[in-house]
Amino acid sequence: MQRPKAIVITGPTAVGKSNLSLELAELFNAEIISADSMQVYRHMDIGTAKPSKAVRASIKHHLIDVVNPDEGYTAARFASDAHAAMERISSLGKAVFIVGGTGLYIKALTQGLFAGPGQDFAVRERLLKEALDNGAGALFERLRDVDPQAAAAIHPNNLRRIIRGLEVFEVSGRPITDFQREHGFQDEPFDDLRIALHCERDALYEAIDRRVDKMMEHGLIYEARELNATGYAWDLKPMCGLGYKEMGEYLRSERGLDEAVELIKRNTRHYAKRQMTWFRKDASIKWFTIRQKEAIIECLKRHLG
RNA sequence: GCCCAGAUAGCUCAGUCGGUAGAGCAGAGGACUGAAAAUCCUCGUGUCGGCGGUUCAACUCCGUCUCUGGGCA
Repeated sequence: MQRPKAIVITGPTAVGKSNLSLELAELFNAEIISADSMQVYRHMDIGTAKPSKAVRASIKHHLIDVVNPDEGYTAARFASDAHAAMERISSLGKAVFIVGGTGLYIKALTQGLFAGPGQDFAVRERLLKEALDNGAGALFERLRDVDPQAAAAIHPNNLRRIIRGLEVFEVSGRPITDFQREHGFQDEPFDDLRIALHCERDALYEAIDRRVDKMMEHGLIYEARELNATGYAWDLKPMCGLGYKEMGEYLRSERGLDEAVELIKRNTRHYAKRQMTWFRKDASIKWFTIRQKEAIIECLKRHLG
């Protein structure tokens, strides 16, 4: 049986993925699956640059507004939700576009995740407390005892990944590197074409600055304040996302408005750079600039055949 | 015009009681298997404002000029 086809459109934030994919989706009669770890949260619209209601009315978008900001969401959940969405889209005879900048989500969907234990909140909390009490070094040494390979690959300062390694071991009794080796990102559920947009660094950074200014004009402050007033605490994961974190600091009078806006821009630039590092490593990605629309269309035609 | 204080990495600044210099930020590169807009790692040669002088040796001391603050006229 032939694997279902899919088109992945990715690239750094603010490079122009959304606009391009809307045009293409119309052309190819596609529905869009958003691969964005922040757009899954309801009520967070401005800061996540969510496509508008009008846009979503003309092209169907999936995996936007699926949980509240105080609910957890993970790459695994994304992969499973996206699979379900893909089946629905395919059953309509439409093409599937996966559009977004969250590299891990795209990888989880297109190459799978190992079938080991997921997150265990109680274990994490306990390990974190241990790190606070005895220092991260103690946890790192424990990881070295139970999973030397993981310890060799994880930097002693990277507490989050140390905890994840120990979590997998405690829950399953097996080292995380076992699962990783067995799995090796070898799932290939789809016949997917991956394209990414890039542009000159200076131009990208200018686009980021402009986008942040626009978010401010659209009322990012009020959106952040409203979220917090509704009962979503500032330390919730999505409330620590780009833009919301800095607005929180401003609203709590921890820094001035101009400074907060500059920080959003800077942190977003850092994020875009990390995205580039991630995508560059994926050799299967075909790179284009936004101007190469015709070439991209040709590429999609060939793949969707 | 006079007096004082500065002039060192893209920015803010530290420093050398004379042996050609280093932090933070910015920037660049990288890692990444259920928090990923997260988390973490690596990378610092720059006429030490210009020109003279003293010295084996000056970014460091002296003179002078230029510029920038501040003060006095």
